[in-house]
Amino acid sequence: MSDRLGYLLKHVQARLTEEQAKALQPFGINGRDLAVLAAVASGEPLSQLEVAGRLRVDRTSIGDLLDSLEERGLVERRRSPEDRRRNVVVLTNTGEDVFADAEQVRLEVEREFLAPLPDRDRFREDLRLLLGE
Amino acid sequence: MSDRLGYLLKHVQARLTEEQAKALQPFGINGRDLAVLAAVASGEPLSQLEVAGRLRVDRTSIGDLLDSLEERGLVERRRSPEDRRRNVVVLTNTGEDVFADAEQVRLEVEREFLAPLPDRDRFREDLRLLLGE
DNA sequence: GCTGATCGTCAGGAGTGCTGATCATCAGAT
DNA sequence: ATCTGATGATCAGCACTCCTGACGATCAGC
Repeated sequence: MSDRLGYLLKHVQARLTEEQAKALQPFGINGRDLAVLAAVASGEPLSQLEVAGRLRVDRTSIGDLLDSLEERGLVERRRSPEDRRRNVVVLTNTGEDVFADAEQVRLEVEREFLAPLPDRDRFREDLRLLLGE
Repeated sequence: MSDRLGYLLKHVQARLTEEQAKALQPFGINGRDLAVLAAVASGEPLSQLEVAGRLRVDRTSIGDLLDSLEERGLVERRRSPEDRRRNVVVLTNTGEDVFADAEQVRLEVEREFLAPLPDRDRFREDLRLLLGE
């Protein structure tokens, strides 16, 4: 069974999700939330659609994700003055703090997760190659 | 963004699922169905719970999967004579044929999918290491 | 023959991802 | 100026997947 690519990828992904959720629990967020924070944190303020684009998630999904992050006071949505259709998303002060700390935890989780491999960077590079990015 | 392990794994897995679904469409099954067929096909007849165990899926999920495969005439469930609590799952003749053909398609899909990598076996082996199997 | 465990089924909830419709807003053409 | 088509965000709703808890049937051991 364990030579089927689908099986392997599915369960590896599931296990990582689980590890991340456990480790991020103190922050009240999960791995996906953290990815959203990271996208919002990087550089200039983005519209919701730009955030969705970076994460490769659906336009409606990002709305729900931001709802939940906004409820917890980690991000804020503001109408863009230049284009009043756009919601510019920024981190709150709390969001900045949570992001900085949680990101450290993520790095540690990934390190431990990849520990069984002889070459962790190579694995990551393989994944990038498969995505063509 | 593309250095986050969660992002990479999620989308690599999604892409494989998509490719498999496309390629298996002529057989009316998807990658998960095929994995069930493979588990059922391998060796002696298994109970539903044994099938679930091999695939690492929930006991209730395997029920639904088998329902759908049985409707399409690919598997049959029979009460085990030795233990009448158990449903022994076997392939029908049609199931055998579909499995044999679809399995070839799966191998070809995986080959193409992993084509961008310098060493495909190594990637698979990495995944196995991460699962500890 | 009882008791506790196991197998399969069912109802239902949670999470995720997407489609289509709608409203507000913008940009370009007239 | 105004009209038209496109865009950003939101909403309702559907589909898929996974899991929990309860249940009936059956088994094994006392």
